[in-house]
Amino acid sequence: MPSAPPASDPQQADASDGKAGETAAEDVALFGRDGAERIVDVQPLLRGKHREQAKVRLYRRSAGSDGSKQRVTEETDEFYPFFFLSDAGLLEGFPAGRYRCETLDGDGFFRHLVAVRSWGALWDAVHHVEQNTGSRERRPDELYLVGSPVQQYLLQSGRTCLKGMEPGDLHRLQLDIETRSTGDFPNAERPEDEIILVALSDNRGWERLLDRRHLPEPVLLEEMVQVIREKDPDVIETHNGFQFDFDYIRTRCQMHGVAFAVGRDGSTPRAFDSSIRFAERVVDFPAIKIAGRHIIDTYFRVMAYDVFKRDLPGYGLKAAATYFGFASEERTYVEGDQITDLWNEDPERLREYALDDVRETRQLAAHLSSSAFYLTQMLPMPYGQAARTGPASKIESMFVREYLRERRAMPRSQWGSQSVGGYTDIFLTGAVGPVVYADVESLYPSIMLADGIQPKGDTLGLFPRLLRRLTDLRFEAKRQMKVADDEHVKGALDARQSSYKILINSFYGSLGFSLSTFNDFEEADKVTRRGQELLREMIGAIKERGGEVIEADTDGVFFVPPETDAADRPVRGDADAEQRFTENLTDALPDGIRVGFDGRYRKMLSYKKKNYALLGYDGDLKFKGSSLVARSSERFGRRFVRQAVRLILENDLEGLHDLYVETRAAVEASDWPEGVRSFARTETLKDTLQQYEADVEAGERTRTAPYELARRQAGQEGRAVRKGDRISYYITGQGKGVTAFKNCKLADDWSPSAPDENTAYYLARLDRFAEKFAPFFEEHDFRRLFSPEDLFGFSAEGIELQTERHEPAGTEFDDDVPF
DNA sequence: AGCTGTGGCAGGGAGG
DNA sequence: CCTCCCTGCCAC
Repeated sequence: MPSAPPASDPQQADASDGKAGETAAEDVALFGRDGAERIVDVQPLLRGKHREQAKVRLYRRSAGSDGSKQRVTEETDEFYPFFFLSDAGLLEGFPAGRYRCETLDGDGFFRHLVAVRSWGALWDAVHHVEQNTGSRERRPDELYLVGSPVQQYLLQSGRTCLKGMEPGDLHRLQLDIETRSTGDFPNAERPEDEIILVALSDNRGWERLLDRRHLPEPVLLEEMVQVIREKDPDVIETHNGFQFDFDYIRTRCQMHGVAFAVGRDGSTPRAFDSSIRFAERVVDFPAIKIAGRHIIDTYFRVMAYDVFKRDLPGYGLKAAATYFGFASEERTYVEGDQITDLWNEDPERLREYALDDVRETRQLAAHLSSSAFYLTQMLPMPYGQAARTGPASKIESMFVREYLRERRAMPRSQWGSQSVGGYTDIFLTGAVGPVVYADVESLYPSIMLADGIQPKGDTLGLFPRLLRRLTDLRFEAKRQMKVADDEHVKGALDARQSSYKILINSFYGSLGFSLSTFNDFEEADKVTRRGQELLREMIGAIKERGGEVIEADTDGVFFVPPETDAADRPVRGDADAEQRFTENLTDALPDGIRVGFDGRYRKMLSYKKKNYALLGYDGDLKFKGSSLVARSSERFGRRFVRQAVRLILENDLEGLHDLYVETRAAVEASDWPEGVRSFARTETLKDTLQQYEADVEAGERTRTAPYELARRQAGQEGRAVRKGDRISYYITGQGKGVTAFKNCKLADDWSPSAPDENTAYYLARLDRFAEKFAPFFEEHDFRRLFSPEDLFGFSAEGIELQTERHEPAGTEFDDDVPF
C-alpha cells in the first residue's frame, strides 16, 4: 500500500502556544479528490494546568481554475478537539505524540474517517483498525461518528443497535456479588478473601451460581463467565458495580488466572480510570467497557437524580431502594461484617439477601435509566456511555455529528471564563407566612430562544436550531403524555421528555464551560444578565400587586401573597387564588417568559440567602441551604436546629427553651442517643492525600482534621485513602478552643465506656447552633431562651418573634447624595 | 480519561 | 479578638 508523505513535524510547529502555526507545503499531497477536509497532522496541545487536547489542522481543497489542488486559506487555522483517524491505520508511534498519515488507496484519499474522542478511544481505534478489516466495506458517511469506534461498530451491529427500540426490548441482567473477608473490609488482592455468592437476576442463571459449596472460587468465576455469555445480555445492571463488583471480580479473575471473557466477541473488558461529576462532587471510578454490552451502574443514576432532588438520605442500594419505595417489607438485610458468619451458619438467608439486592437493582435501573436510554437514540453515543458521561459531552457530540455531516471544520474553544451568574437577594428575615414560590419556567433556555443566543464559533447556527428543536420535541412529548391512557406509554413519554430536558438545560452550561468546543463566555454572560433583569422585573411586579417579597434566587421568588387582588377578590390563603395570582405575573413579563406556580407553604423561616426552612400545609418541614442543617454537621446539632425551627414556626417558645436545656444536659452527660454518630462530623475528602500534603507544603492550604486522620488511618491499615472517601471524626482534648486537627479521633475509635470527647467544645458547638436563631429575637429574650440557668423558672411570656427588612444594597444611598 | 456554570454560607487555621 | 483565605456543602 503506497503511503502519503509524512506530515510536517507537529511537535516543532506550535505545540504549546495554541496559535496557528505554519503549514508545510507537502501537506497538499494529502488532499482527497472530493475536496473534503483532510487531516494533516495530529498533535497534542496543552490546555490549562493538566489538560491535554488534541489539535488537528483541517484543510479544504479549492478547485483552482486549472484544476490543480490548492489549499483554501481561510480554513487552515481551524483546530479540532478530537483525533481523526483513517481506519486504515493513521497512527504510528502512539502515544509518543507524533503521528504519520497514511491513506487507504494511495491517492491521498481518506475513504473512511472516524472521529474519536480521547486517548482511550484512540487506543480502541487502533485496536479496531487491527481487528476489523470489514469496516473498509462501509461508506464514508456511516463512519462520521464520535465516540469509541469499537463501541460504535458494535452499536451498529446486530442487537446492540438501540435505534427504534424500547428499554423492554433489551435483554437486561442484574449482577451482584457477596464477598467473604477475613479482615474488616474485602481486599480484592488478598488470597484469603473470596467471592462467595454471585447473584444474577435471571431466574435460571443464578441457580447455577448461588450455591458455592461445591465450587472453589476459580470454578465459580469461570461458571459466572459462562452464564453471562450464555445469557448474552445487552445490558448488565449493577449498583456501584464499577467501584465494587466489577472491580473485585476482575481482580479475583486475575488472581486465579481466569479470563473474565464476558465480551460479545469473547474479549475481556477494557478498563480505564474515569471520573464523573455530579454537581460539586467528583467521583473517580475504575470504568470498564465490555464489548457489545452496556453497563448501567444505578449508583450513578441515583446520584444524577439527586443533583436535582437533593433529598436522598444516601446513595447506597438500601437507602435508594427505600427512598423510591422498592424495598419490600420482607426484604432480607445483612450487615457487611456478618456476611462471613452468615455464610457458614445460614447460607439460605444470605442467598435471599443477594437476590433482594439484584431485585432492587433491577427496579432502580428500570426507574432511573430510561432517560439515558432514550438519549442514545438521538446522540452518537452507546447506552452505557450515555449513562456514564456528563451533559456537556452529550451536547457536544450532537454538534460534532452535525459538523462532520456538513463537512465543516469545528471552532477552537475560547479561553477565559464566564463572569456573571444568577441574581440572589433577601428582603425579609424571620418567621413569615403563608408564602408562595413563583418561578420563571425554564428561565435560561427561554432567554436563549427569545434572544437568539448563539456562540461565535457556531458557524452553522446549530445552537439556536437544536435548542428550538429539542424544546419543540419536549413540548410534543409532554402533550402526548397528557393524553396517553396507558401507564406504560405515559412512563416512556415521561422518560423521553426528561431526556430532552437534560439536554435543553445543558445548553446554557456548555456556553460557559471552558473546555466546550462551542463555548462563548460573552453569550453566557448575556444570558445571566438578562436573567437578572427578568427576576428584578418579576419582583417589581409582585410588590406592585401587593405581595411581600421574602427571598429571590436566580429564577424564583418567595413572597407573601396580598390579601386581595386588584379586583378585591381574596388571594392569601386560598390555593387556587394564589396560583392564579402567581401565574398572572406572566402578564408583567416580556413575551416568551412564563411564570409558574411552584408551591405554597404555611410558614417560612427566612434565614439567609439560599438558606431557609419551609413548613408545608401537611406539617412537613423542609430545609434549604447548608447553614441551617448541613450533612456534614454533627447530628445532635442538626436535630437541635430541626426541632428548634419547628418550634419557632409553631411559636412554641417554652418548648424551644426546654429543647435547649435538654440538649445541653445530654451533651454534658455524654448521653448520646446514637453513640458517636450523634456528635461526629463527616466530611468528604475531595483531594488525594498526596495532593493535600503538597498543598500544605506549598502553604496553599492549612492542615485539617479529616485529612490528618485519613493519613493516620492509611498508615495503620496500609490502605490507600481514596478521593471521595468520607471520614467521620470527633474532637478531643480540653477546652473549647482546641486546634481541631491536633485534637481529633476517628469516630470508630470512640468508646461509650470511656467517652473522651471534648465536652466543652461540644457545648460551644451547641451554642453556635443556637446562635443561628439570634436574629429572630430581641437580644435579652434570646439570652433567656438559650440559657441553662433555670433558677427562677422560664416563661416565654412577652417574647415576640422578630422579622427584619433588608434593603437592597446601594439603591437608596445613591438617591440621597446631596448636590 | 473525564469534567456544565455562579453565588452564598460555615468552619477552621494562621497571623495580626 | 479580628481578618483573610481555604475547603466543603449547598441553591439554582
